[in-house]
Amino acid sequence: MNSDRPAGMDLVAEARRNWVDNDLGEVEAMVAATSLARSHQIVLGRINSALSEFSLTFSRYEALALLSFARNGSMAMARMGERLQVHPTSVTSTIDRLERDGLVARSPHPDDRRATLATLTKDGRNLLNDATSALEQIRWGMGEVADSRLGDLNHELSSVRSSAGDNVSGSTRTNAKG
Amino acid sequence: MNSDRPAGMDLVAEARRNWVDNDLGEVEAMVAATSLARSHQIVLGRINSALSEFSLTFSRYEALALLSFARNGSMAMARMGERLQVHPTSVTSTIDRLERDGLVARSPHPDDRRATLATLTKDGRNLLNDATSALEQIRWGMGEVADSRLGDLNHELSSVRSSAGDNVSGSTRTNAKG
DNA sequence: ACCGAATAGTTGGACATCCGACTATTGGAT
DNA sequence: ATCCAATAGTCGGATGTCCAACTATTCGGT
Repeated sequence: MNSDRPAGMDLVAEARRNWVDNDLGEVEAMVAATSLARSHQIVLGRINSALSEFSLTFSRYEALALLSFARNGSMAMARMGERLQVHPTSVTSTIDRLERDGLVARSPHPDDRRATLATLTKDGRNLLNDATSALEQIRWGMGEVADSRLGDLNHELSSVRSSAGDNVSGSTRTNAKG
Repeated sequence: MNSDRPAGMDLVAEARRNWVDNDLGEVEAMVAATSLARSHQIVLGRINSALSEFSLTFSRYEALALLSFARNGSMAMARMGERLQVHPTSVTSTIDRLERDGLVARSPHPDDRRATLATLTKDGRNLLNDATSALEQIRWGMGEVADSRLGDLNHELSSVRSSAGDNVSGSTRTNAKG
């Protein structure tokens, strides 16, 4: 709702100006955080717009995609939380809605009676495929930014992720620069 | 809750692998969107952790900061929504909580009886200053990423923002590269 | 002056996400 | 064999965000 379209002015530049004028520190970091948040808002907004046609959100899409890569299209919910990096209660909530819509089915884990398996249904897999095509068409919300540019972006973002302990493997960038 | 700490493996590299293995398109864009989302999650998580000590969230912090830069520390709510790029109902919700905590006060707009002014209270300004110091100390969640590196990151992010119509002015980068 | 369009703010509903707490089950240590 | 810590999933509560719809007010054109 707030993703695309004019901002009248550069919100990030405005933030920088305010910060500098008030003699506040860590300006570059503040600008980076602000710019990151705004970029995320833009991209996520575009993605969710494209997914609304399928009555999906990015969260639910991610869950479907994760299951689609698992053997038999099923996975224990706890593992999903680890992979998606979300709280267990978020997995419960997401699976609740996916199950309600017939895209995923719950079943008891055969070897661990504490665990629950979430399994992709045929409908779920079909919808996932259609949704994936839609996301490819909008280039995952990255607008007209060229692939070569995205390589640089990924490279810079990896420095943020690795600073948080994420095991960042080579970014397979197209054009080198560092 | 999901921000920092190990991911066991590189979630983004894992996504790339799955995509390539399944012959899906727009891999670079998918990776960029995934990496952007994860980076945002990390940085926002750190920021909110730092702000929890003040019973603040980043949303509320942003609202306080915005007001602090306005004349008299007050602004019409609709304008806040424009600046923060959020839906009017989000402003209502945010101001509700800030008012509940005595950090902001509502008052009728003197020239427009439709509008409501949100004004920073003395407590609000004091808390904002303390919270800002805390954010500076954690470098706004940017971890150990050097300022020079942040300049590059800002540059790449600006290409995403400008693709969405944001008026991106010169990023005042420290070290050039394009 | 009047009327319809636009604007400001709120309320209700849906989602996503976190945290704390709780139940059930598993597993390691004694 | 027993007991306590760890793990899996859920529920209730809080927050943030969006959308649709509604009321009140302002504004532009006739």
